[in-house]
Amino acid sequence: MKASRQENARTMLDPGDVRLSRSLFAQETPVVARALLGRDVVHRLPSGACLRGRIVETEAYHGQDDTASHARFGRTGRSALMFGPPGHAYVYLIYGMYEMLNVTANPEDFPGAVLIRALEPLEGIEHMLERRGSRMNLLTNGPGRLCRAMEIDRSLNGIDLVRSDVVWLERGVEVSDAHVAVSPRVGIGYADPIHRDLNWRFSVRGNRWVSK
DNA sequence: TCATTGATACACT
DNA sequence: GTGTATCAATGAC
Repeated sequence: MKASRQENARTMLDPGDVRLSRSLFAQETPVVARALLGRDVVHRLPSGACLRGRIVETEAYHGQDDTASHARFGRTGRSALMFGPPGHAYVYLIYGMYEMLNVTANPEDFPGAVLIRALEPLEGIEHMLERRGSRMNLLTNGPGRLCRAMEIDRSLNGIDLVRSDVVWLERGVEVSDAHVAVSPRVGIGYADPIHRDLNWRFSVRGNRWVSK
């Protein structure tokens, strides 16, 4: 709570206005993915220090029929969170090594999640560099990299981003349509062509932190 | 270019 | 229960 007050003072916004609300996440996944551009991911560490990154690239995984989505097998142990209430963190391991941060979307029982693919580091950058042992330009421009930099792992799976004092999302800045680029999603060659070709990847045009 | 790494889902006993 | 194919990626060459 103390950290929240500090954040509010820093951004000079009313407490109720800073965080993203449940209703934003309850929209259709591609709408949420677009709306999350320019928003800030904040992780308050046990030490009290905050890591902060601005979202510059997202992907939408929408519905059980989406053959690129973890929800394509229905409600399983892993994908259950995608069927749960919106605004929660879905963190999973891929390739045995890398954690991926997603935000659940859609009303309960309709599966959807937004994969956070790239962040622009804003706060706690020295801490991130120390942790990553990596060059600045490779800090957060990829879904696995940003999780390592932000210290986000599976222990945070299922956390309510609307209410948590550990990890949450803030309003950040508005990104106009003119600054949004859309393209097909990355790394889903196994999916049906119908879904492979959907323009469900959203990024901030020209931002240096976008992956690839 | 290619090795890494382990959870997941599914098809079998 | 056990076996195995697959994967929303990364970094060292």
